[in-house]
Amino acid sequence: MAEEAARRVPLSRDRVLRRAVGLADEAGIEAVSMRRLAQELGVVPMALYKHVAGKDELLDGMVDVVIGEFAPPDPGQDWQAALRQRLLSARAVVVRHRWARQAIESRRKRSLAVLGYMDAVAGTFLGGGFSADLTHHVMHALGNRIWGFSPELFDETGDPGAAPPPPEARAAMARELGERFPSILAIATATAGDDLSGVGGGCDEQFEYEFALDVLLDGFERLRRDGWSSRDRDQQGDR
Amino acid sequence: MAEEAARRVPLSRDRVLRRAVGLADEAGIEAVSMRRLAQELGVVPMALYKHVAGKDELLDGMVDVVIGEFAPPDPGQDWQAALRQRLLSARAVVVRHRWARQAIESRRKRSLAVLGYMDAVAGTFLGGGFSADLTHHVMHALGNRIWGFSPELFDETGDPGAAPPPPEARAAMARELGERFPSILAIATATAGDDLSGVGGGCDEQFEYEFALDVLLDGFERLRRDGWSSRDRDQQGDR
DNA sequence: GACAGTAGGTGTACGCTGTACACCTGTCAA
DNA sequence: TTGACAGGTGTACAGCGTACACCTACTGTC
Repeated sequence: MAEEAARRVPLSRDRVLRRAVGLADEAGIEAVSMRRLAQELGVVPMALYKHVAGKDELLDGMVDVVIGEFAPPDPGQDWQAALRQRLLSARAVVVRHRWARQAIESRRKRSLAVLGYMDAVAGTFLGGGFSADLTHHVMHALGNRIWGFSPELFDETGDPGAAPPPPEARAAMARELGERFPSILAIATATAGDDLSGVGGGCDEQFEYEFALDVLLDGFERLRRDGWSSRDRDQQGDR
Repeated sequence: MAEEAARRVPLSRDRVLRRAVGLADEAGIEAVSMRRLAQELGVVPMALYKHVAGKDELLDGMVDVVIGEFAPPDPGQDWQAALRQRLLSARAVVVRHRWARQAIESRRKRSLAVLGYMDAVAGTFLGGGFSADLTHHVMHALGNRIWGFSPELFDETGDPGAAPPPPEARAAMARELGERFPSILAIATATAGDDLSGVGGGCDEQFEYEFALDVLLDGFERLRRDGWSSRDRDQQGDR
């Protein structure tokens, strides 16, 4: 019978993590509570604690699952192409798991999987002729873009189920906004193609990600070529 | 008597927000609960709801208080100097309010104060000769650095009260780490001055912030000079 | 001066969270 | 056969945000 069949698939850390990831994919990260997750697995909440130490460790594990989906770049490319490929692969993964951004940002401790990934990224720079010193700083400069996402600058994650306001209402809102915030209006209309009714339409996140990435990678390459060293920092002045 | 004196200072949205900010400064953002905050104000939790709509609106207000402390740049500078000064001022503020990073990142809706600040930043670019189009993208590229902080790439926020492990233990940990993660070890030792015992010491966040900022600002200036436009994007190839 | 309206503080209650602790049960080794 | 133990259960607790009903003190109007 079904009950026995369910019994025959015992819980395991792996099964717990997989279901947690699936639940987050389906219902959002805020739906992932110990109780809800246990219910999904047909089990009492405390049963989970035999497989993960607690909620925090659960989230760590979920992040590790995500990182496990990152694909390494093809060999034989220069550092810039390799890094670009690696990060765009990471990006594809976090787009698939939209909750991952928040989960990654909330983690304080770096798991072995996280360290392994960072080691690979660092290795790409080092292998490309970057000094260890410069590698350190450029990785800081990449920041969360290492994980395949940019910070959300504008509010693009409004309730996806909500009906968008009609175009004329949008145009009115935009006009009102423009009186207070002319510069924001200027860039919003430029993005929307000079059409006031398209202002709230959100940005092309993929383009923004690649744009910023390329500005950074080009800047890094320039520093590498110039033999930049942090020991020069005093001679740089404060611009 | 004291009770009457307390009565004579009635609650107000301003007083609630100020105390919330103070509490977050002293005890961390996670200590700011409606119950705890009410207690600090000598009042019952539900009393707060007469002044802020809920926890979310409270956090919005706290972020607005922080933004209110950002200083505008001195006039008469070129765009790059003005922006640098503005962002470093923002940075000084969020260093003062260490919880602000998390609070800002958690907000979904942009308040008027937030929009006003973003408008000022955008205005600096526009005034510096950037097209509205390019301004949009460079602001995305700055991302959270607009708010004066970089993402935390390495784990620098370990329990500040915890005693650091002794140097020889650190060196042992570093050696073990190095076998698994040689590239990380390389950059860590470069940072710590080739001294294994200094590896876990954390980074100079201020330097990392300015480093990344300058890479970005220099890249932006180059794009501006070249007359970059997003319409060129197809001709750029995919590198 | 009487009275209604209201702004603002109170008390209770509900449903949700993570998880400590004691308990039971089925499986496997000796 | 027995005893250990891995793993699932049940109860309980402290904390959270907040809905709702209530009370109280002040304020403007007649």
